[in-house]
Amino acid sequence: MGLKPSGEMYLETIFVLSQKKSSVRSIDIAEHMNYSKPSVSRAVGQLKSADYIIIDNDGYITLTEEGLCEAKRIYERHTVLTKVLVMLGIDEETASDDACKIEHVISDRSFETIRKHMEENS
Amino acid sequence: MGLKPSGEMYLETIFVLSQKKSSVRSIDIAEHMNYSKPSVSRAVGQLKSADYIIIDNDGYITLTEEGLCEAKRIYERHTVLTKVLVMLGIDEETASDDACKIEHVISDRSFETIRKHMEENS
DNA sequence: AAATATAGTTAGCCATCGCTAACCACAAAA
DNA sequence: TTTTGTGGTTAGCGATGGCTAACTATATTT
Repeated sequence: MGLKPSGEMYLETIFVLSQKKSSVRSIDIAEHMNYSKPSVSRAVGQLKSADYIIIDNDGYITLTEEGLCEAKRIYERHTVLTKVLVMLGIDEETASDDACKIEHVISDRSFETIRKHMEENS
Repeated sequence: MGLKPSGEMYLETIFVLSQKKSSVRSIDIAEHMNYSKPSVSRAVGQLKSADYIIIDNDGYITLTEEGLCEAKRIYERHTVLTKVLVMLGIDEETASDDACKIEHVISDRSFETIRKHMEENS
């Protein structure tokens, strides 16, 4: 099976944390997402089984090529959708929150169209 | 508890069917949404318990004032969001499908802003 | 009257995805 | 050395929201 919304959120979080911190562990994800350790433990296990991430013996998490690709895909959706909403006059926080929900449900076709419009009108 | 995404979809469907047919039963909802009868039966029972709909002795379903209000709210989101996407160049079907997902997750604030923009640029 | 079709319900399965309680392993501090 | 703190896992709960199987109760045919 493919990625579910929750899996996408975890990958995106790992990606974002990787850019801020030199290393990412489950506990970092839990704190950032404000989820319990067991919730993260299970999700991370699933992402590992599906080869989206690698976990070394010390618990440090790295995105695989596939995982990085998906993470970037979702992250781009997040940033572009947030920008669109902000451009329409919505405050940053609301825009980011809404983008976070929309990014998981919008079709490729609609997103690409929106992205192109953004590029033209910026 | 308030309405969940699935409850919103059922109310919207009842509203749409009410405008096409003189009466709406569970079976009509099931056919329109392509869901099984038991799925609809349970959902309809919950909407009834929450006073969003009334079911008469023959199984005919009517929206209460509250139910109609919510149904219209979601339906407006659907139509406006669809229009926006179509305006951007997305085909009707994709636009409607995406609107259907976005309508349940977008904040009031973002939607109102988008709605105003639509009114101005039409 | 007997068979069939239609509408709905009940019981219960399953996936997703949060949670707590309780545990293990290990490292650092008292 | 015993205690405490940190990171992670296991087991299992609960809500949401689909599903099938199997049943009921009416209608409508045959």
